[in-house]
Amino acid sequence: MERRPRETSLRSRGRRGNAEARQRAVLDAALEVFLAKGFAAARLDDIAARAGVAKGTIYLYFRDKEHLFQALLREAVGPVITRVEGLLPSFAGSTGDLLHMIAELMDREILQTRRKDLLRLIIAEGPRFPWLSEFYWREVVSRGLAIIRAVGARAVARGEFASDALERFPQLLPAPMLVAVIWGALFDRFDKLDTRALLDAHVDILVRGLARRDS
Amino acid sequence: MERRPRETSLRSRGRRGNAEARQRAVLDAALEVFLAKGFAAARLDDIAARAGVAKGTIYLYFRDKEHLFQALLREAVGPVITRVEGLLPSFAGSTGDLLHMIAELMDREILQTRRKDLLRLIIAEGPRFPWLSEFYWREVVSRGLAIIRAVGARAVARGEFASDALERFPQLLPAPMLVAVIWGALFDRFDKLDTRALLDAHVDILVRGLARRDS
DNA sequence: ACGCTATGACTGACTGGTCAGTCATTAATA
DNA sequence: TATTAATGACTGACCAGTCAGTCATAGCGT
Repeated sequence: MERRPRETSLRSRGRRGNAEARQRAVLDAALEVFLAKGFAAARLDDIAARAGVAKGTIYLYFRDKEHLFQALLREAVGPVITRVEGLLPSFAGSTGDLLHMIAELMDREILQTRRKDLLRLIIAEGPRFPWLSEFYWREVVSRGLAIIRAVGARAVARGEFASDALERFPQLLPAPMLVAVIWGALFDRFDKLDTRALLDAHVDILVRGLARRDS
Repeated sequence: MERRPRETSLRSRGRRGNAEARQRAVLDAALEVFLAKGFAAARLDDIAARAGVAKGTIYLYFRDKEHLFQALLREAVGPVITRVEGLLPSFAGSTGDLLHMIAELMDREILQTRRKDLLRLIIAEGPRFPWLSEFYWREVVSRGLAIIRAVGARAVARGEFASDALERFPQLLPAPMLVAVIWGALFDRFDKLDTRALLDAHVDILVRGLARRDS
């Protein structure tokens, strides 16, 4: 019927040795499409089209839709938490400063990037795909909570906090970040939310609420 | 081929005058199936089977899948917030007691019921179904935030709170409830979470963090 | 009282459309 | 020419929504 364009960037050019570039293109395209549609509703035809590749090509590099999504998560999510883990031991300032730094990090590295959408996707699709929540628990959540517990213990040890509530409920620290993620996805068009200010207000309340009476 | 059972509770018995009972059966079945599968993945065939009704019958009572889900939400979600709105004006105690009461209510009426799953469903499906987030914003979120702002203003007026942070960021109060919802759906099998204790710990921190220095 | 017919609630096979994954074919490289 | 990456038409499964037909009941006429 019609001649397909034969010289598109990736298509059919430099056939050997481009395996890596093609895999990259597929992963990038998959990120876009999964974020826009969710895991279940994302269409592999769309991903292929956006990557400038035929659908069959995807199956040369990834077993199936699920493995493609896992590969995506692994490379997007792993590095961040590892960086944060490295940050903590060397920090010398007050717990208040430390928590504000973490809040700033949450805002800059998650809420202001595509990672917030990935986080939302995990929240949305996790319940129906147990491998997803299991992956996220292992790679991120358990490690994140350990960091927060360490911060709480450090604050108590330094005599800054009177309460061990942060060790018992480390979930309290990231709570407003989750609210911000959900807010951005559902209600931002009705009422804008200053996420950075929200996180800082929360940290202030936390520090003041957990602090010893004196000072 | 085979005789369908002719005397099942609803089917073919009391053909006239059972409209209400059938609608109830469909709504109950729809709740179960939507919670189990999510909005997009729920199958009307399943809902019909569970309601003991033919698929076509659903369309006698509801225009389509979307309107069925809306009807469900309306009856499950509306009454609660209305009840809470009625509670506030008559409350005479301290803000701490008021907030603990609200926390208890969140736990008992949402986290301990199916409503938590409905809330999760709205978080999960809202971004891809704007009518959903619009509905929830109008019926619940905007009204809930107004209540919280009123509580914050009352606390400042009574001289209990030094800060107006709760009025500026009312989202901070329900934040741990959302965490609990997400936790229950994704991570409970790895690490149980005492939601009631979490909410109480949060309220304590909030009250202490916002309070005036004296007392 | 009793049969008979009109009504409309209810049914479920069917349609049209969607999409993950396959595989016979094509064509670029060595 | 032989090898193998890449392609995309195709298959089989799925499902929302439709509609021609069924049948329990109401109520009319006798």
